[in-house]
Amino acid sequence: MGISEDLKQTKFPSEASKAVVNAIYTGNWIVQQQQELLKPFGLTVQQYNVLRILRGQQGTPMTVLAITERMLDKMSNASRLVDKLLEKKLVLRRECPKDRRAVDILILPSGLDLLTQVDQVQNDWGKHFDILGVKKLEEMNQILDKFRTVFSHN
Amino acid sequence: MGISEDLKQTKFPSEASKAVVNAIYTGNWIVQQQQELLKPFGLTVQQYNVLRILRGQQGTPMTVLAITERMLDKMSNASRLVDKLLEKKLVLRRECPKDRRAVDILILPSGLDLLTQVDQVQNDWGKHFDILGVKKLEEMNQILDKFRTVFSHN
DNA sequence: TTGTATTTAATGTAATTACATTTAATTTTA
DNA sequence: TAAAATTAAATGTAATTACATTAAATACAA
Repeated sequence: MGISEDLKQTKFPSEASKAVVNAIYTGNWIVQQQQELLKPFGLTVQQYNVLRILRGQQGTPMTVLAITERMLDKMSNASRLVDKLLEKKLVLRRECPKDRRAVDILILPSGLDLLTQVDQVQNDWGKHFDILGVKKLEEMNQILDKFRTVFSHN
Repeated sequence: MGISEDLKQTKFPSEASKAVVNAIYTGNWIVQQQQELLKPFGLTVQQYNVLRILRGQQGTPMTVLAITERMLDKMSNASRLVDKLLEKKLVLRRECPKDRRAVDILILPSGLDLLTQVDQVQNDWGKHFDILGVKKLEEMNQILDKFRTVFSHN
């Protein structure tokens, strides 16, 4: 049952409307898988994403605002996400010396360790997609990128 | 700035990992647009989806379970979504005669009317995707469908 | 039939999200 | 400089979501 079969069966009014549903469904599908992967590590998908963003900084601190700008899902209140990561002692929060309104966030070694563990599981999971072939995946990335440009052509 | 630029710039460890982020991002991107579209109608994306599912039944009642099975985002508690639609008097809830555990839900004329209004706005919005061409959209649908089959090949 | 298991929906709840407001610091401008 | 505007983060809150439990009806098995 369910939508995955619907996507095949149901006649959509247009190919575009199917693509819209398909994109939403595929995004949800991945997020749900990620949730399952991350559960044993006590991380939500959003917390995981913030940790990865911080790791990407290679030790350079990042303000909460900078984190917000790079989050997949904006409205998730980076401030409170960082709270959760602080509780778990995965990050450090300290006043930004350049601007006392801002707060610098740094990933701690414990955070990097946790990410390393998660990476292992993520890589195994990600390997499933290899059978699609790099070419197909490149094609997918191109199409999705293109798909989102549609509203830029005002 | 945000992730959309990151998708272009950041070097992902693999094309697959980019595709994963890209799919999540694209799904979120659409949902956010839908949220904006639906706001003037006082509907959330989930409520809208339930209404459309009910409309698809063409007058045949649907149990809450049947609705759940067809929702894009499962865990959203169809029972409570239906509550909200009831409050707005867009649907009817009644005991299922065949099975008194179940509850039949029917879309009301007011619900159909509202959907008709939303359709107008949705169609205008969807037209943006036409410039991609049917061929490109078919390709996208094929690739997304394929993408999700990956885990079926155990 | 009677007791057990299963199914369906509703409910309780803790956490998260969406959105508005507040507080404090900085920047602008008069 | 002083007042006003803007910016960064935190906080308040209502709604939603995730997840577990409950209650009622049905199916199944002894």
